[in-house]
Amino acid sequence: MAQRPATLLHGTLDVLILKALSPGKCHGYRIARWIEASTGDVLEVEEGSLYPALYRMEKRGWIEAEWGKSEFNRKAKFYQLTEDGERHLELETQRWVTFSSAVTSVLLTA
Amino acid sequence: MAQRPATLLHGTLDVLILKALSPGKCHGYRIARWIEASTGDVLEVEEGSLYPALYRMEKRGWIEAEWGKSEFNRKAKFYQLTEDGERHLELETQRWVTFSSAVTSVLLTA
DNA sequence: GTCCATCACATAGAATATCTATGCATAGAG
DNA sequence: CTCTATGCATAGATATTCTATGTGATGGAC
Repeated sequence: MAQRPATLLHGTLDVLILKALSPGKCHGYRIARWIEASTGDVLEVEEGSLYPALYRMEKRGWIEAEWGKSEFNRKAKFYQLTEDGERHLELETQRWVTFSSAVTSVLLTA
Repeated sequence: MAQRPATLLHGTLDVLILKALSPGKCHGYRIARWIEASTGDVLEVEEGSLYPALYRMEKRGWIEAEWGKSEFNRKAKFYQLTEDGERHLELETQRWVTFSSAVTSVLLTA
């Protein structure tokens, strides 16, 4: 059996996308690669998870889209955070820290 | 708006149940209260999440059940870890640490 | 000039986990 | 006798993610 790059996003995809967008505009494909790279391939972002997540988030008003050209000269949809999105990023980051440290603490206590 | 006790289990319920059982036998209702208490009510375990999870895990051979009497003299189903369950607890704990620290690291990097 | 890998978006369908809501039953307190 | 806390159970809805597939363009290899 090959070593799977460990996907398992359970519920963190949205906040990771928001974080990927916090430095500025970025297109979908690149967001996915960024998440994978910046987690050292601990996470893998499937396209079937990515694009539905982007639509969801645009619908909720956290991000906005516009078409443009990628760094490889291809058509690409660039997303950026809205003000609501920035607030949501902060909120969800805080929630994650609270949640994950609670779980970690329970699991690592003898 | 009231402060919700923040449920959001995303995928950690199984490993938390296994951890709850690692000191020894325990019944469902008490497992849920233990998880809530030991996370300082950061997590809330709904019964509609708990019992299906217990069946799932029993079916997978991680835990075993037997009926008994609770500390309040009520009929209760006591669960305990199987050997597979113990192994799974270790594995999933490791996975959680890898996963959560990757996400935390990404989210908290400026 | 043709071929192929990579880039990039898109969506249908299935699987899974969780939540909401409800039901039932019993022990013990008052 | 009634009320609360304890305890198990399940139906149904919702949400997220995964698997699988399709489309097309670009740039480099040959």
